[in-house]
Amino acid sequence: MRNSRVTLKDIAAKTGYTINTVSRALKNKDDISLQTRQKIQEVAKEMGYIGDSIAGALRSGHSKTVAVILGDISNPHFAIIVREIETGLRRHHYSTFIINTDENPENEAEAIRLALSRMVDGIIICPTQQSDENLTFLINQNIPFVLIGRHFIGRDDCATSVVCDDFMGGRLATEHLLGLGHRNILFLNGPLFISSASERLAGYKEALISAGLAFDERMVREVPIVAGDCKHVIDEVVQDKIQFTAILAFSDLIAYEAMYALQLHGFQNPRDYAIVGFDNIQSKFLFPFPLTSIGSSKTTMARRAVNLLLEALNSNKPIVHQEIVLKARLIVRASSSYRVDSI
DNA sequence: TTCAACCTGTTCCGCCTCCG
DNA sequence: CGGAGGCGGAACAGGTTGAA
Repeated sequence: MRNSRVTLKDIAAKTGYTINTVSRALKNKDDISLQTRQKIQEVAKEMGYIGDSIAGALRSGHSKTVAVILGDISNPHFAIIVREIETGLRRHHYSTFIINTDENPENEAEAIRLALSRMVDGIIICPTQQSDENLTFLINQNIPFVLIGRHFIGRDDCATSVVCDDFMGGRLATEHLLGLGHRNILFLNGPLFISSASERLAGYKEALISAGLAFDERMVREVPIVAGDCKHVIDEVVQDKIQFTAILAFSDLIAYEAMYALQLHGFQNPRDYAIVGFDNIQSKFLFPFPLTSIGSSKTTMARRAVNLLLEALNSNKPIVHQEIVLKARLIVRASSSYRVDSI
């Protein structure tokens, strides 16, 4: 059954031109005279015409839409990145289709299928990484995609990625705390199948070893990276009587949750311990807790991802995959002002 | 169960007109 | 006569629907 929506056919009937001419006039094609274009555009406006982009995509094979698939859009880090991506894509007349996976590989597989079924032209994805099954599926679909924030170690030849220098980030953060006299640094890390978690851990170890300290695996605790699940890890740490004077957190969000959970056990920052997060979300949001953090420019990360994807979309040549590694920076704030040698 | 028709907009190709 | 501009015809994309 036909709905009441105005189509090219209606405009063609009203103006006396064919559907073809109407379509091209509305696209402002220069093989249609300016006078005809203006007339058709005027009638289309009067009739309230809104193009059917799905029909257009069906024929042209391009929807001018990019899917952005992320693990947890409630994390401000991702929210900032999404905003930058959306702005960048809009500048090039692409719309953005955001899908959240909750860091669940099954949701991720469904998200990819949904994006493909909507005929998106490309995908920017922060992969869940529990396996490389979804990566393989993406590669086999032959659709341009860019990994953001994480990469598949050993498979950089088949996927383009934009990441932060996580190894250096882990090292910088740990060296900062060591420099403040801390020797017992608790690392609330993400699951190790995530590239950023394994590389930050490598940086953490490297800093300890360079300082002549032994790596103690009891000081590394795995925290689920979806927001709101850090408290029980802190409860365990307190229960196990783990001695620490400083904390390195996998993300700022985990750092905030840890600070909250520790407060319930009577620990106050910065009075009782120093803490360093990751992502530097305070570069864009104002929080009442000045958190020392490792960051790389989220704007640069998003722009590079968008540009790499657009290059792939606009190029007829096979994609040359590359890994872009952005420099990690330490931003010192009051949360790490506690020094061990000050007591 | 099969298959044609349909939906809507785009693209390729070609025709007609006009002008120099 | 030839080239350029302006426009139209037909094919087509892939999923859905309904008739045979």
